[in-house]
Amino acid sequence: MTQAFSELNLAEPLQRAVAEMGYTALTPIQAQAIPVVLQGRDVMGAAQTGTGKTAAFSLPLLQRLLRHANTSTSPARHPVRALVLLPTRELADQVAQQIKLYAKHTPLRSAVVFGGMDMKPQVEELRKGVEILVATPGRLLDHIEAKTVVLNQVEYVVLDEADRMLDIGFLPDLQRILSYLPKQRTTLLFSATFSPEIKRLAASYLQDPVVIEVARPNTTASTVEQRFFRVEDEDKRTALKALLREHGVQQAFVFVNSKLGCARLARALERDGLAVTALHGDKSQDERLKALEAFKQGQVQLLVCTDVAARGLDIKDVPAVFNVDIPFNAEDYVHRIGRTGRAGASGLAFSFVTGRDARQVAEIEKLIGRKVEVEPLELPDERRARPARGNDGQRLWRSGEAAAVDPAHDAPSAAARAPRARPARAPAVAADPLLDRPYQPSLPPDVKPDWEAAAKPAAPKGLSAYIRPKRKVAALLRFADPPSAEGSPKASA
DNA sequence: AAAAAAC
Repeated sequence: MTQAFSELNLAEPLQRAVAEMGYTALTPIQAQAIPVVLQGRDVMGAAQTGTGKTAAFSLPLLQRLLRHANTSTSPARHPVRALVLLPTRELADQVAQQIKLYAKHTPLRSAVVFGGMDMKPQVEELRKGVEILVATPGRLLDHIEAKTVVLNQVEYVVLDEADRMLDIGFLPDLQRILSYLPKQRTTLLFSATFSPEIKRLAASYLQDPVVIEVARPNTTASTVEQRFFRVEDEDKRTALKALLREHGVQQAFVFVNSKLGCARLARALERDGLAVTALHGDKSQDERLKALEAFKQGQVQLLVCTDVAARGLDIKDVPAVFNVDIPFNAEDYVHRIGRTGRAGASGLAFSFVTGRDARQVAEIEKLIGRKVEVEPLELPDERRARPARGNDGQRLWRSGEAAAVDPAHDAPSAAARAPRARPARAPAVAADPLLDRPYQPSLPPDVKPDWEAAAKPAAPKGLSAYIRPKRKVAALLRFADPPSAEGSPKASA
């Protein structure tokens, strides 16, 4: 039985905002989490992607804050009382916008801070006083150190995409931030994926938490059709275009594993005449926000992206996700394909599997609890149309192919030898600093790569695999031996 | 193996 927002006894300004946004029925995670957050309990919440986790924590949070809301205009009367942390800038932006809408009719103020943007406007907004601060970790630490924000009155902390926030790359920053907060506080963790190790770690940050799991965690929406195709690297772009055509895909997220690969694929597709934009961490923040906006507005068909776009981004009606590269972590697979099939819609999730990907596919199978069948893919014969690539994207024709184009002549015809006019529809592509830079050999010319060392078996998986920079060690020690862990440490055994 | 997050 689905419950309605109107049954929640939310304050009138919140009810009104929700109604204006057109929400009526509660999703399962909302129905379960909202009452618990309203009680002020700590929560660890796991629910499938695209089921409204943001509303599940924001609405009850705002309701709690409203109990002592201050209508005075004095900044001192508006300390930061709730902190929402996210792993990417775009996600922080999105969640902040959503919270602003929910809080629209209340006196509560919110702000968002993330990197890649001017400090000044952020400082200005913080100075006026905000109850709810949405942030990415790095920039928040900047503000803390610049003393442009004070967090000693924080009552609520939300870690959205919590498993990512607790992973090794974020943990040191996260712990430093948490060290500035009052010990007495409510902590809320939400994600679609929680590995057992992260779950244990997460528990050490929570006090007597209520654990909410709607459906089995780590699962994908049943409305998303997942297929895996055997495709070798050199055929990936052809395969992508063929599948787009075959399934009449209007719009899609196209995920790759590296920033360079992202820039390259985007440019190649652009040269093929497709409406494409790229989103990755080496772009300026301005470019990142513009790329996302163009995709949202439907001005481009494809968003070629790295895992910066894997989590949380809520864009309505994107019918397909392509994993041109299989993600390194099975968790990221679940998040990536969660960009489609949102709010009960249907979606396609197509992944390209090369010979190297067997292990990753096995891990995905294990995580989603389903056998994966890798299908062969019939590729259109594009040999005649596929030019060899010159060093600056110039189209050159292999002599064999040129002959095939013009079989009446023994030698390539004058037309085949002449430089081809670029087809009218192929747009001039913008310069990309990631691609258009002087060639830099990765090793000095006199240094030979040490293949033997490179081929040595990987270090056994465990904490040691993660320990690199010294500054992370302190954080890792806590990771290894969380304060609330039961039982005695192994060392004493 | 990569990406993300601060200048």
